[in-house]
Parts: sequence; C-alpha cells; structure tokens
Amino acid sequence: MAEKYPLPSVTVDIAAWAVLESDLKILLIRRKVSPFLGAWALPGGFVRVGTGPDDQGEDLHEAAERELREETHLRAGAVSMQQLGAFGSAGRDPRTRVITIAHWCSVRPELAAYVRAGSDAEQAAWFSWPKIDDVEIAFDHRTILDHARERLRDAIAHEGADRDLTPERFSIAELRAIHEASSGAPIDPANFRRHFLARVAAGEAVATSGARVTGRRRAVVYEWQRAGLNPAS
Amino acid sequence: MAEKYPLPSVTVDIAAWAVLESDLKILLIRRKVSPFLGAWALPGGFVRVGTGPDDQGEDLHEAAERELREETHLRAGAVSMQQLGAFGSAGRDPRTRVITIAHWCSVRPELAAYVRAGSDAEQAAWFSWPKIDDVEIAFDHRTILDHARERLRDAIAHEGADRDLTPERFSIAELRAIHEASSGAPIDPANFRRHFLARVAAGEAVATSGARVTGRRRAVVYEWQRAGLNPAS
DNA sequence: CCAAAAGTGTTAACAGTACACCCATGG
DNA sequence: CCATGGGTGTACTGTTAACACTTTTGG
Repeated sequence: MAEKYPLPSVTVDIAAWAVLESDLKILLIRRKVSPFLGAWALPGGFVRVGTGPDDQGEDLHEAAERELREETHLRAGAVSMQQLGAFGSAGRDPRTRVITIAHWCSVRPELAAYVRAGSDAEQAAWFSWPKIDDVEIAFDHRTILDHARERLRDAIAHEGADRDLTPERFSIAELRAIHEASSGAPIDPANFRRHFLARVAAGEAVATSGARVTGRRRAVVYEWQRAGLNPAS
Repeated sequence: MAEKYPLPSVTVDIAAWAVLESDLKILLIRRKVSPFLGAWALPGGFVRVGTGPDDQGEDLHEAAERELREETHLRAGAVSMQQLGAFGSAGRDPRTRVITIAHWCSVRPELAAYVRAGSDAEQAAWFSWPKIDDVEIAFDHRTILDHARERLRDAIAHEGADRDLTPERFSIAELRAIHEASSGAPIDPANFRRHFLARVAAGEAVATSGARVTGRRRAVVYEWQRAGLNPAS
C-alpha cells in the first residue's frame, strides 16, 4: 500500500504522578525548543517508527517509558505505564499535524527525588496539582492533564492504583494521605483502616516486622504483596 | 520542524454496537482488499491529514464518524462516537507501521437495518457477539473488540450508555433486554423497574402518551429526555 | 500528664437482592 | 378463563458513613 497522502507525526506524552509530603504532584518539563519555548509541558516525544515491514519500531508503551526515562531519568520498571488515550485534534500543534498517545503512571516517593532534566528539557520538576493553574502549559497538555487527573482518581478509588504511589513500606496513615490527596477530601481514619484491613485479609498486603514511621504512636508498617492470591474486588 | 524520521500511518477503527431482537450485535465489514482479504474487520480507515499548518485535516472523532458512514452508511449524529484507545503495536499490520485510534458507538435498532456496505467493503453485517468466535477477524481487531466489549459493559452499567441502544420510544422490558444482553445475565424485572423509575424521577426519561409495544399487557412507553436536570449518579 | 495519632466498637442509613404476590389482557 | 408478562410489596443482606470511645507514646 503506497501512501500518497500526508502522514501525521505520532508522539507519546506522559502524565507522571506522585504524592510527596501528602501533596499530589505532577511531573512537568520546561521546554527548551520552539514552539512554547520556556513553557511547561508533559514529558514526551516521537514514537520510533521502523524502516519497513520487518522493522516497525517500538510499541507505544515502550515509547512512553523511553521518553520518560530520557527526559526525566525515571527508569522503566519503576513505574507502571498505562495508556490514557489519543489526543489528535487538528491544530493542537501549530507546526504540523501531531497525534499524541497520552499515557499516565505513578511514581513511588523514594524515586521521585531522582528526577532531573534530560536532553530535550531545560528543567524537570514536580508541581503541586492545585498550583499548576498558574503555570503556562504547552500545547493542549492542560486538557490531557485534566483527563489524567480524572483517570488517576478512578484508578485509586476503584482499581488499586494506590499501590504504585506508596513507599516500599508504609503505614495505614500514609496510605490514607495518598487517598486524601487524590480525592481532595478528608477520609475517616477508622473506616479507612477497616477497608484496608480487608485488603490485607485478601492477601493484597502484609504487615512487616518493622514499625513506627511518624506521628505519636507506633504504627504497624505494611508492604504490598507481589500478587494478591484472591482477586481484589 | 523537518521530520527526518519515517512516519506511521494513523487510522481509526470503529466498534459499533446494537441490540437487535434481544441480542448484542457488533458491526463488521468484509474486506475486499489485501491483506486479510475476505476476513471480517472493524469498519475504519485512514485519518485525513491536511497539507500544512493551516490545513491539518480532520479531528479523530470526525474521522471515525466519516469512516463509519462511508463504509456502512450509518450517518453521523445517529451515533455518539467515543474513543476507546490507541492500538499501535509494531507488526499489527504486516505492511507497515499503522497506529489505529479505536472508537466505539451504539446504534439505535431502527437505524441498524439501514446498514449496507460502502466503497471499501464487500459486505457489512451485524454479528451476534458470541458467534464472532467462529469468524476470521483481520489484524488485531479481535483484541480491540474485547476491549470494546468491556467498555460497553461498563458504560451501560455505570454511565447511562443504554440511552443510545434503545429505540426512540421503549418500554421498561425492552430496556431490560438491553441490559441483559450487555451483562449476559438475567435481571430481576421488579428491581430493574424500580431502578429505572428512579432515573425517571431524576428527569432522565419521561413517560409518553403512547402505550403497549409487545407482550400480553399494555406497557407504559418512555423516551429519553434531552438532558437530565439532575446529574445521573 | 497531656495532646495527638493509633486503633476499636457501635449504629443508622442505604442500596442491592430475592422472592411472593396482584393485575390486566390477548388468545 | 388462563397463561403471560406488567407491575407492587416487603423482608433480608451487606456495605458505607458517622461518630463516640479506648490505647499508646513523644514531648
């Protein structure tokens, strides 16, 4: 099939979330090329397309992991990349037709600190979610961000995505802080505790020998189990 | 930005659902070109990309509506097109790198009958969902179909997507048949009725003057309201 | 010893489910 | 007049939300 028609460029963009000091944060990079030079944008870049039928390049999620690594030094495997959806309105890039496949992932707090700008970025930084209203955002990344925010909320509330936002070992209070940052509302500690204990009973997490993290009283510390024996409902 | 790298082709594919005679159906077309000549596939085709910064072509959902219309004669506006996600594994098309943005929509039964093959298809036909296991499906469209099936189930159960599958006017029993086809399990008529009546009370639908459709006893006939005054929960 | 956070107990309210039952009507 | 599907009543269940309460421990 010979293409006589113009082809679009295809990129991946990544919304990487973390909860740091009880604050929901999004990872943005500062552009050092035109257009939107100096504006903040989602990390991302072009999908590598191969040279023919036998070399067709990389898969989309591979591209997303590679771009995140190249631009922010977050290594793949440290995050669980998921697709958010395609954003491809005509005119979203002033230069030419660019369709982006947006992804999202969560970053554990102990890795979040190692973020630093890569080749195509002048800076890389974590922004507190409410504060990004005051930041100049490139392209239609504000829209993508809003969708990603929705997706994160759902994934944490209903799909156990809180797993990827905790440190390796965490107390119930720390986990609750993540849920509160995600939902934006305070959560009853007693009810939250029972809810989490049910997940422990289902094999999703186990108490570790360690104890006490912060606060007044010693708290039991948990860690996630590789795979829940019983499927989480 | 001059691209020195090879670019992928971008297509849209559409999973169009309908419930006909209490059976969940998916719309497929029979390919009349290679590859997968003679196999069944989702309707779809290339996204039109413009010729420069000032003409960047059509939006993705426009492309999806256009392709569905061209290949099956379902006119846009008759369906509510939603994006499912991007499928872009290297090698999913044997010829060259093709990334497809999958969409899905629902088709009202009175329009489903007007489907006929368009230019790029030899046939267009509605397949009962369980039966497609026996059909040869082109590309990775089986995978897309499975995702679309999941999405439809969720959208009907939680997002009011049943709206788009009913005839203009419908009885509660007809609506229940749609839910049963979607979930694959029988639903208690009494409980379903109460659940729907709560939606009527919320302004989502209203009873019409007409009555009786099928069955023994006259049933009240409803129609959807343009926009619910109260948001549906 | 006291404030603050960990952890326990109890209850009301609600939604989902099951199922028994009455009503209207086409054949 | 009766089978069938439309439509009503109700009891039981499990989950959620609210909140009062006890325990532990760093300062």
